[in-house]
Amino acid sequence: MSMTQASVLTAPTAADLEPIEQTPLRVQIADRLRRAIITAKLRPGTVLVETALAEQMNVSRAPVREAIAILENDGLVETLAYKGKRVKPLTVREVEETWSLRQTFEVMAIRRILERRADVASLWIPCRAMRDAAALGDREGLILADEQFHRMLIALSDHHLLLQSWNALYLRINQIMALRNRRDSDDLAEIAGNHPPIVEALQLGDTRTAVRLISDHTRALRDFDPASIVEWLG
Amino acid sequence: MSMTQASVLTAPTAADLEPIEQTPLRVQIADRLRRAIITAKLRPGTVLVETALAEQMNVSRAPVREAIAILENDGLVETLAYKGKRVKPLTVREVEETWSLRQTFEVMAIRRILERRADVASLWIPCRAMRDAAALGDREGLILADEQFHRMLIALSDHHLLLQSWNALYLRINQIMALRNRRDSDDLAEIAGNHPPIVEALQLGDTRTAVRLISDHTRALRDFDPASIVEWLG
DNA sequence: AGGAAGTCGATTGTCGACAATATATAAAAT
DNA sequence: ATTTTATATATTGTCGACAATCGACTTCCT
Repeated sequence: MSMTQASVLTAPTAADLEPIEQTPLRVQIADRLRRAIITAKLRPGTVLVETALAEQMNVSRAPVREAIAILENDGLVETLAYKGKRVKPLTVREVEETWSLRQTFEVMAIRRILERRADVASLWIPCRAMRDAAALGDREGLILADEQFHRMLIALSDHHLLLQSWNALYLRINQIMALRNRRDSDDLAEIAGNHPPIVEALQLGDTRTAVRLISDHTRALRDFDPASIVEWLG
Repeated sequence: MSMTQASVLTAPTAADLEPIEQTPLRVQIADRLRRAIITAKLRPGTVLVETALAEQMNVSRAPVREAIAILENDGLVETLAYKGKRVKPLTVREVEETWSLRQTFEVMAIRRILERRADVASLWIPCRAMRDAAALGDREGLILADEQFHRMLIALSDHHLLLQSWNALYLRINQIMALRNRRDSDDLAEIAGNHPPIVEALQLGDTRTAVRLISDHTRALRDFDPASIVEWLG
């Protein structure tokens, strides 16, 4: 084997040959289904039939089955033996609980960040993104930057398990947000403006203020009419 | 069909015919494996081979596979594509994080219980059980009653999602406790004695004291030498 | 007509076999 | 001797088929 060929392998020049994605089918399928669920393309209560999905995606039932199992772990799907599988219905109670748990998680993160005096300057990045998105009326972009802000906040607390739990919870938050009736009355600028004070309080080491702000923040977001979400109570 | 036969069906007399258990194989297998893991019969790092397990339990690979997927959801097992599956190794960090998250959960439960003025009298039951077990030197019984106490505490907060998260977390706590070196130096009576003050504080509506006690409690339990747990770091 | 038993269709549960992949080992070439 | 290539083996990934179960509908008997 000559050196030139070796160099090609280690440093492709012209046509950059990216590694082809080699994720298991079950993961690809799970990702697709998850995406469909948290964007409300598959609404709560929708029954999932393995054979139908398998045929639709042109694969066998096995990976579909495993994908559904993954979503079950995510808490997005439930299985009733010999009965069927369906997107887990949402109750008002679950929405409430999701938000209160989220609040607990974020308060925990805040406390840890302050205890360890972590550098939170990176939080300004999503803050700026939110401000810009709000200025452009880009609702989608604002939502994304908001998620990035909060995920970053959790990550800064340097607690793997917390981040993991938060991620799982945030799946449902995404779902709920996609489900709830769009209210253009939402003031994007106000949402964006809520975040910088949190970063400031963190940089000042003001635990009390930071906790209060994050609590108010999640509480405010919770007060979307839950009734609009629960039209499919089977 | 005569009436006598019908009556037999509705009201079995002598040989009480209980409903036969009809849980899917995957669940039975998952339960067994989970039990083996949280009792440290299967130690962290142990590789799980589907074919071997299937043969050993005299079933096909499919339900074994699904059972392992369930345990993966529980966070007890990890899968590396085309590499293998193994009981998730434990790091000191994970042990620390498990306990800190537990503390957060229990503090949240305490706060909710006090906010809603829930009746916590039922907590005296496991308290008594712990006292009795301690008196008899029954370490096993004390551990069980302790778990019952804490699960009951979470349940009293009336928060499904929290209870669910706590249950998942407690799996790992069981595993860790089974793994750590038994120290007979533990004062059973002291452990049992730690709990009644919590109930008293709750009944008095003393939030500050209750939170402090539960925090001390979980903190104390965390201080088992983590080094003894991490002898299998692959 | 009413109720029990049987039948049918749909869906999940389980199985055995084959394909794809990764690791380790051995062989071969320079 | 070292690196490359080939091979072997173990394990997971995927597939198609069959069995078990459920629900609704039909049929039959009284």
